[in-house]
Amino acid sequence: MGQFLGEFEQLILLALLRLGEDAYGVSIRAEIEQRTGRDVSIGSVYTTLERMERKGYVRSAIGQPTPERGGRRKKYYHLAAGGQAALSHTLRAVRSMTEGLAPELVE
Amino acid sequence: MGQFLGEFEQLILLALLRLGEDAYGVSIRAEIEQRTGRDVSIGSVYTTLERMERKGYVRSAIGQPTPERGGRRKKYYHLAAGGQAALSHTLRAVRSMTEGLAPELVE
DNA sequence: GCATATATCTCACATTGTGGTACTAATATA
DNA sequence: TATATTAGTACCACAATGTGAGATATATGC
Repeated sequence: MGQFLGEFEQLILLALLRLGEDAYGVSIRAEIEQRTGRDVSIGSVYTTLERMERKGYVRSAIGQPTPERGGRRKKYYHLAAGGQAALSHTLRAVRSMTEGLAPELVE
Repeated sequence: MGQFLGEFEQLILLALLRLGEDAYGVSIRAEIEQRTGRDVSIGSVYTTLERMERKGYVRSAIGQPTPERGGRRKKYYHLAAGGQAALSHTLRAVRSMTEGLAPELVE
């Protein structure tokens, strides 16, 4: 369709917003798992991030090594303008379909 | 993943709730187009309804012919218990990821 | 019967979602 | 130096969802 996000894409972009400067694969996954109870495979996260980067929805930057017992460098992600727009459109669409419905149906 | 709905599936189930007794392919499509501005091909609607019926999310019943200049019988759909549950889970997941974020990011 | 209106069905292809496995790059310890 | 350990990312095949074009069906009006 262009312009509208899939369900998992939404969760990832929302995680970026929540995490701010600290958004990278592992923290994104943890944020979604903690807040939604859904269990998320780390592979899906990277795949989806990579696809959204190609579409211009997110941008990434490799971080510096941190002194916490080694490990590969983090790849930090942040929301790009196109991603913010797509997110807004998508949230608005669902919200407009929800408006006026009885709360017990929609909570 | 099971238990969580795709984006378009959500819109269709919400349309069922909005339309009540009058939910059938054409009216579902119209409701989504009018409220979201998104344009929806009628084929997607039927395909998605049929898949959700197989999963037990919706049920259908063939209507009687109506006297409005002919036409094929309508197939009315309504939300089943499993669909209501999946819808709630999905909406809740997005809502929990949205909570506390600045409104301008999330509206 | 034939025309026309309303509606559904089918199907191939595109996009998104998923999770297992492999790989890479850092520090620690010796 | 090298080996172990930890943290993190990349890859990839397959499944589920999304999409749209075109075909088909069933009603009424004449």
